[in-house]
Amino acid sequence: MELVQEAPYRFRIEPTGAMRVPGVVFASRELLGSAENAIDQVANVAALPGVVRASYAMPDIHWGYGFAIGGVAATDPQQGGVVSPGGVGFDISCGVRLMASDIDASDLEPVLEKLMDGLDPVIPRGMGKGAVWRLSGRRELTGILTGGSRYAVEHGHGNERDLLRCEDAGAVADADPDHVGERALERGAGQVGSLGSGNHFLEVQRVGEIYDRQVAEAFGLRNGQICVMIHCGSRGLGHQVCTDHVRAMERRMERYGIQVPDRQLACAPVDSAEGRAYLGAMAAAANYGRANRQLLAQAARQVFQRIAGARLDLVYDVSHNLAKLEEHAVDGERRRLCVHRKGATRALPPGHPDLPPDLRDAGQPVLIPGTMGTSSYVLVGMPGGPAFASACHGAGRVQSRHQAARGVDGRRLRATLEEQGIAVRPSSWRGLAEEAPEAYKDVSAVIEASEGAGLCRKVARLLPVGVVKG
DNA sequence: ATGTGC
Repeated sequence: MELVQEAPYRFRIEPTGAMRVPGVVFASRELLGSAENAIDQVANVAALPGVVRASYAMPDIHWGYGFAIGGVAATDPQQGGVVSPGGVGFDISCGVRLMASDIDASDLEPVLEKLMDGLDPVIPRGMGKGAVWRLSGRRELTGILTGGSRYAVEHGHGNERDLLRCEDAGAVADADPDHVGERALERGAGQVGSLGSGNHFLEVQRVGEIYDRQVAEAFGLRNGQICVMIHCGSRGLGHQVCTDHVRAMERRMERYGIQVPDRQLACAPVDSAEGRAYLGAMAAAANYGRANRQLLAQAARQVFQRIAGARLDLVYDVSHNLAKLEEHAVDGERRRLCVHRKGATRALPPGHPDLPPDLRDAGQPVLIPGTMGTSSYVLVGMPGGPAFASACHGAGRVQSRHQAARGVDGRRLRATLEEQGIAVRPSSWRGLAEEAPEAYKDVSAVIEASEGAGLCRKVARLLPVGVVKG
């Protein structure tokens, strides 16, 4: 695949074959080196019906199911535009929540081990079982699917201010639980309020550097402050929703006359029975993911209050796996588009009407989880963002899970991290090894490219203090 | 990511 550099952090794939628009990859040469198969996927996405302007990829691009992880693509429903579950990913509404405490790292230090021991049993994680919330029945699950974080808050898990700081005020509209299948409901019933596994975590962090004092202040962040970051998604429920709707779309594509270069790009017109069914089920799974983060946040708050006498205020909660109907200017014209972000974070610019009043001047917090040994970042959306108000979402893998598990010993990794003063509470040694920092790209290089490409701006760097690993 | 595999 030929990539032509057109700006310092911007590469272009000219449309060839079935491509309807060009591909645009925001990255440095170094970051591109490990993403060859994923670049082919960017070109494949450019062939989707109704795709607008370009098929984009963020600097943390790596290979994924159908779409690359780090992919952004918008389609126009009025021009036969499609929605594709592969453009959202299996972990629907996987995302990040950041809370800021009212204590500094030096205040926490004497009780850190106690705090970690307090979090350990109350943050359910690992494959399969365990959840903060035991549901009374299906009606409660339906409430979560339509109400998201709002439902959790209404039932005593959090406060009204939390909702102001959640994307979509805590719940995606137009969720349709009727299109969430029986199997998905069964899988979801016992996992409400759980981290899961893989790269999911709850981290105690310290603000290590401030890049933009004014915006950091608006976000409630200052140097030395203790924060909590939660990264998790919609567990087995979201996974099953994706599986079910990919199958349903595969069966109908021929009748819609849709051809795609890769079977994994199964899709349906946004304005079709299958498209609407998926979007309704996806929104329901997204709300499950948001309630999940709300419940875990509340569990962490109780431990922080009890052991450190500290309060945790929500900075923001945002998804990086979602498709949304949004208005964007295309060639000077406002159009309603279906924006797929898969491993890409929405990054609204200052002044955007969807921001809460106290963040409107600053812009949307963009939360980027790094890896255990390195750092995470808080960014902010930029005016005139080049990719439908999107930015990167993490470091991006360079080693497969298998590779990492072969090359890293989990116990030794924990010892190394503890030597660096990072407390670790893993759920499995293999899982920990798979998430070793060396399995990922350098998150700082990803951030530098994201900023250099004009996708976002740096606000603060967060350093790990304690890791509760899924 | 995922009761890690048709």
